[in-house]
Amino acid sequence: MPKKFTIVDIARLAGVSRTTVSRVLNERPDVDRETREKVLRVIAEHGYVPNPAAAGLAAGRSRLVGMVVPSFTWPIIPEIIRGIASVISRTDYELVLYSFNDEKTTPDRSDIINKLLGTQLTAGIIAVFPSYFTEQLTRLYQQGVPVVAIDDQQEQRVPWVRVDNISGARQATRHLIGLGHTRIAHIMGPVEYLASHDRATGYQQALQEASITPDADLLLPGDFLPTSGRDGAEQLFNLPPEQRPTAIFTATDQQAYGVLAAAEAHGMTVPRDIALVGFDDDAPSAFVHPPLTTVRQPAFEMGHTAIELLLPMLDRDPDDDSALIQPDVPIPCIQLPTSLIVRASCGAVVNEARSTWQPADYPHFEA
Amino acid sequence: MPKKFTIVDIARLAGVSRTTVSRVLNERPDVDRETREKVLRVIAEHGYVPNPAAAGLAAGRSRLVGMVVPSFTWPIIPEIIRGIASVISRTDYELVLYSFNDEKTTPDRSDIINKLLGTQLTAGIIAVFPSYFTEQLTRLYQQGVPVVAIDDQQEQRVPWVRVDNISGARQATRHLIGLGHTRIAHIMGPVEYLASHDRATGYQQALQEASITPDADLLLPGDFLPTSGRDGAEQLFNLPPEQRPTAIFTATDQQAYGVLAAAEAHGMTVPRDIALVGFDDDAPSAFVHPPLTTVRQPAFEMGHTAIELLLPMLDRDPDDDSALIQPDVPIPCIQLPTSLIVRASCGAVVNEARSTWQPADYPHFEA
DNA sequence: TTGTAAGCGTTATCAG
DNA sequence: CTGATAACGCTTACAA
Repeated sequence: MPKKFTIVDIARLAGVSRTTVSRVLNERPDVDRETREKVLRVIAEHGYVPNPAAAGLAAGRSRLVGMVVPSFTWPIIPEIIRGIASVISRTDYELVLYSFNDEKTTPDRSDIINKLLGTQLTAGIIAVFPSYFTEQLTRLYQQGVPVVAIDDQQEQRVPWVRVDNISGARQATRHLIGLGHTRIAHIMGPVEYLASHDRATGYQQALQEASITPDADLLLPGDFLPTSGRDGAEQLFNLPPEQRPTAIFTATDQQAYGVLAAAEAHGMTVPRDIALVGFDDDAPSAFVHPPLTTVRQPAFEMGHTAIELLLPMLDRDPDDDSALIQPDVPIPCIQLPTSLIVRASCGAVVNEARSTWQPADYPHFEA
Repeated sequence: MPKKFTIVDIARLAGVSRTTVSRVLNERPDVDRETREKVLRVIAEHGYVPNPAAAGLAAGRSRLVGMVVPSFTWPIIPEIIRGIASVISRTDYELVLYSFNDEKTTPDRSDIINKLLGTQLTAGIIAVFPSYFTEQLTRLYQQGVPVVAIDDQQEQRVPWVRVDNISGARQATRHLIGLGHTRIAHIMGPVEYLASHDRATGYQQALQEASITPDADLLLPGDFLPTSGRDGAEQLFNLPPEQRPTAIFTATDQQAYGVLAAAEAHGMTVPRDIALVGFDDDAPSAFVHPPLTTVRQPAFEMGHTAIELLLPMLDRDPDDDSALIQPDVPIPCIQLPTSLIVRASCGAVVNEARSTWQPADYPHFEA
């Protein structure tokens, strides 16, 4: 195991002081061209890579960005990570994953944030669906810690990126109403998340607009996952005929898949017997049968945008005592648009249902 | 912004030396009960959290595990991460993600490994589908860096976890043969990955066993993603009738979704007109229409196993000069079993196709 | 433009 | 069982 090179070795080999090497490393302008080149040559020659722990300790900063995510079972999370990764890989920063595994057994969710907080491991934090942590995040941000929240934030007290879940859900529900449905059910996401409530709110708003009296039997709890869609659908299908819905709007596509399964089990045909609209536009939604009408949520772009928001906060001069929060400068909060992707499951007539699913939506797919 | 507490502050507050505080922090046995409790009390009181950068620097170790992943577009990756996260969150280690974004534009893939290598940022590495890096990983491991590879490794030169892709593919193909098919096509994964070749090999072995002459027209290139499945299927469907396959085995479920789309576009019914088997058992596969017969790959467990393999290498005494590699101790290489999940797409008669998809397979799903 | 020297917050060695 | 003190590898005033 070869002895590790340190900055001192390089300095000696290049015949300069370690200070000079450090200057070269940090791309300071005040180094003579020739000196710089000589140092760079020695560095390359020996494959020297500075120790980030030491650098961070000395400079009082870090090159790590923490990402706090809830359940990995939600397909939107990997997409968000991809969005972040696509940007961060072009910087000096690395991404550290903190997933509080969603299992009920997890004792103390706030521990995670404390870990991030106290420890100066990370220079900044991106938190996905952080409703649990809103208070902590706000406090952190006020203390000057760079923080960006993804979805699930309402007030503009920390920078965030999200979609307008209310209007997306409203649009989906309106679409069903426009198709003639009046008995429309909604299977919700987990109560802990704002997004769940927002989607339910959008649903209810659309009903109100159309003067449809909400029926409590048609609003079901759920958890974003397929089984909750299946269970909810079962429950709805077992309602007395006149109370049964003619359409279901689920809080996620995953739940819609569960509805699809339940419908098949009951010998029902979508959309003939029951119309269906999801939310998210996960990749498989174009391939399920029938192809799923859904509200597209630009997850990749959300990740992308979040890290773009965070980066400037990280790079700002640490001596600069001007806080992150300044009375005149508003906190950056970006709302990305959703879009209704109409396929076959809602019963609308579409020429070529699958044509709405384009490789362009998924940058990594080959054309 | 409150001044950060350091170990010295705690020492002063507790009326002990910083050495003692350090001992308490590291759970050394040689501290008096009372002293320990006093120190712990002060720590808790002030919410002190040690600085990992400093600790790492001083001790010459790190609490970071690097994970190198290729494309996030493959659904198996998040599952693997989940498996890792479920274990690592119970340790002192954190997970750092290095995704070499699969885009063709990525200039230098080996840079990523160098980054991991030279930098002593991470204490160990888990590399997924690391065929690109096999040589580098081997060298690293030989130099004493804890490394575990996931899938895509053949020789036992670094510890790895994988499934037996060959036998999985063979089993899938045999199943189709058993159903009476003789013209069976295979749409491959990317040529860069060993898994792609292994699956093709298993496919070919099954054909040979059954004395079916392989037809080069029925072996198509692909890239694991839906569009390559769709394109491959198109190509197959456009073959002259007598050359056309009656069954398709795709290297991934994703590709199978593409085949499903192409079949529908061509007015063909699966499995009546064309039988279909995938590989991976992604969650949506139970919900596509018809439900997809596939080879289940235990991705969660692979991640889980990989980190379990890595952890002991990390925790081993750094002074212990006994290398990771010892002539008498074999390198741990674990092969996990695949299993054929028979649903409807292959044309086998199944009572309740969906019953094979159990919440138990996906630990995070509610029962 | 370059070098000297003092930290950064922790662990490790070695006395007591 | 406890406490000085010297590292760890790098950055950064401050000098030259």
